[in-house]
Amino acid sequence: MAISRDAIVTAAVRLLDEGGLAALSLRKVAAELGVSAPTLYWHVTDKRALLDLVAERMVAEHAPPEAPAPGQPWWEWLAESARVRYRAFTAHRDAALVVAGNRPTTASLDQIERTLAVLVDAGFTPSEAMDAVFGLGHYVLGAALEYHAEAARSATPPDPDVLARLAELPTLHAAATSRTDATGEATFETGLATMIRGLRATRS
Amino acid sequence: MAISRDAIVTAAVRLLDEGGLAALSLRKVAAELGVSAPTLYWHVTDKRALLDLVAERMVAEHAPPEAPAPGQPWWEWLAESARVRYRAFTAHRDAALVVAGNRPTTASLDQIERTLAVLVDAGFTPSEAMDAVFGLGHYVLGAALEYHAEAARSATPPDPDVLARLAELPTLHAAATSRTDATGEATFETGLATMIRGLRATRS
DNA sequence: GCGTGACTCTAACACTGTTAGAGGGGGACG
DNA sequence: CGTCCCCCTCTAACAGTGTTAGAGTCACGC
Repeated sequence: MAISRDAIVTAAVRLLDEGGLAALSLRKVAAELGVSAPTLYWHVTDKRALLDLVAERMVAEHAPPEAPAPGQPWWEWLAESARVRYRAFTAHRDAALVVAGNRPTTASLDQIERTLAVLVDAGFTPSEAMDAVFGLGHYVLGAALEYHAEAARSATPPDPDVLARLAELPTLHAAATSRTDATGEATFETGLATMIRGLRATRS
Repeated sequence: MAISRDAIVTAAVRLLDEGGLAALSLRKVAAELGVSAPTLYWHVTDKRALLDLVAERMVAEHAPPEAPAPGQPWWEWLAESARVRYRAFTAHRDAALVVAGNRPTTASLDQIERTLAVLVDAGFTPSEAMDAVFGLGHYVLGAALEYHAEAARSATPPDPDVLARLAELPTLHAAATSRTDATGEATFETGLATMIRGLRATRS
């Protein structure tokens, strides 16, 4: 019974969810499929190539709307599209890391093209639109990366030195206690809002 | 002749510059110091701990100004401080990756406190200031990460499929040809500018 | 019947982080 | 002067990693 490349990718994603990028080894992927490790090399050229496929799969799972809804302003559509990408980057463990090292695929190029077209339609020059896409992309990537890093950090107990220092710093302490309920998603949203606000301000 | 922890860190940084994070192995660090690998474990508990030290060193090499110059508006100071951090993240190969996985040190807490104090002084609430710091931090991190990823990508020839598709997409093609001279630093600057603009707009 | 290709296997290599445990070597103390 | 102890380094080894070489199996087309 032949093993498909898709099956390898889904096994890799499952392993990624369980133990993160560090726990994703070819031997484990192979074991999950009841196959020996070198067999994978017949279906996939490299581990790097496998990670590329994993990234592509994870991004494809969350597709943003192709164009603004009728009457929807460009900035709302842009924000929604950033939200979807953020979701794609946080849905699976270490997803941001995997996608970050990835080379662009034709599919991702198509998506960029669609975004650029919408922005140019809204009055951006192509170069300005590119800057907007890059800027927003960097923000989303950084936020997602920090999301995963925070998740990994909270697995180990915090350094007592750091805790002690935190109590000594007044502004930081005030901020920390006044936002104990702040989820990662909420701070992502406010950051996204200021980014969008900046883009709109640039546009006028 | 005893080997110091600092010497280990500088050797690690040098190795990082040469071959990136993937080429940073304890055995190579040890070899660089004329010592066997397990010896390092007497000075450093872990590879993770060594990376923490490396991150601390790299961040400490670029210290932002502690407070705005007299008469300097808060947003200019904030932008300059983001620039310095971006420089720290891009000065050494894969620096952003190393710092991202890092746990906060007391030194980094102090720096955050200073930034928060300046912003609160400018009229932000502590929570708003925190949001600003996080938002800007995510942007800088993402931009630096993409900087390194791009550097790694350009080492291997681009996929011909992707090149072909790029020529087919009109807006993307127009943007790419109109900004052949755009450096990574320039796109970082324009993204930073829109982020700062957004923060100023929020503030009024 | 027979080959040919798709697919999988075992064996092995060079490497990784990490632990166990055995010294060497110099300063402190009797 | 001897001796003890602690800082620092060593060798040997383990389990696991990505990856290659090469042999083998099985089904399908001629």
